[in-house]
Amino acid sequence: MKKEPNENQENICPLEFVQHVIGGKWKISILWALSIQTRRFNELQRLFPNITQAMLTKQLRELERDRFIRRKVYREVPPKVEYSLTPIGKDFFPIIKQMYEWGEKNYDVMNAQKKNPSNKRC
Amino acid sequence: MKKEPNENQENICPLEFVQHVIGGKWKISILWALSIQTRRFNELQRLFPNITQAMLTKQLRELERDRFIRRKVYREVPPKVEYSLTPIGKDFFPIIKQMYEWGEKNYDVMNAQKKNPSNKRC
DNA sequence: GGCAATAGTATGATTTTTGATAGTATCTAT
DNA sequence: ATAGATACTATCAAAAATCATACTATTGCC
Repeated sequence: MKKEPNENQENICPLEFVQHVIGGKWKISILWALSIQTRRFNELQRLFPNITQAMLTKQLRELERDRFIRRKVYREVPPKVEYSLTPIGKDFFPIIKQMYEWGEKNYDVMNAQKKNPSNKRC
Repeated sequence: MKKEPNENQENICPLEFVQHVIGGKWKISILWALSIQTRRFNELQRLFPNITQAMLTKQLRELERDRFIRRKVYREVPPKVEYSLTPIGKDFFPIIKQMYEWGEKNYDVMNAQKKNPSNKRC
């Protein structure tokens, strides 16, 4: 039998839920990108050149399933699909923003104490 | 060569940093538990009966490395080690709290639209 | 029909994360 | 010297996430 984490710790469950829906390597970045503006599939690929097409599709499908984003297909040539945030997705944005700000503030602090600060990528 | 996600998207980098330091299945829950009070190793094990000892140790070491928590050893018998939040860890807490609140608010909303609401665990 | 452009799917391999289990270290009271 | 309590550490296995690559679908225009 596969165990669930934490089955008798009710007060932590909402956190597990959040981790479940925004887990993975790309979802937060995708939500961030969509919070700035509606984007096409291609555009997201260009923004994240290191995500594979299959993975991008998978993440978008999951975000759609969890009602963070909306997928709108235009029956045109060439094909066009637009992704945008739903109200639930927008409601989540303040959290991402806070994470961004915390990250910005603490990235340098943490790296300043390491040997080779030139490793900095951003 | 292993690619890094997103190497030319500077404005998303702080988010990647945050994901890196709080990623994994247990860190947020551990931080939540420590935000309530300082805890001993044993206590954390009891709180999260489904995390293995090895994994708990690993997560605690990483949180310590990233300066979220402080590890204090008491030279006593039986051995006693206490874990508590550092200022950086405390600074992160509002984010966790917001995640908790968002999760609480949206868990039901999402599950209400599924077939079997009795699956609810919390 | 054939091509070009966008947005995917499918499949199998590789990497990363997590788990299970057993063993170690420390100290003290008996 | 041994046992008992806490806090680990080591090793290998299993599961999950991600990747690389190739293939498919849709549509309008030539």
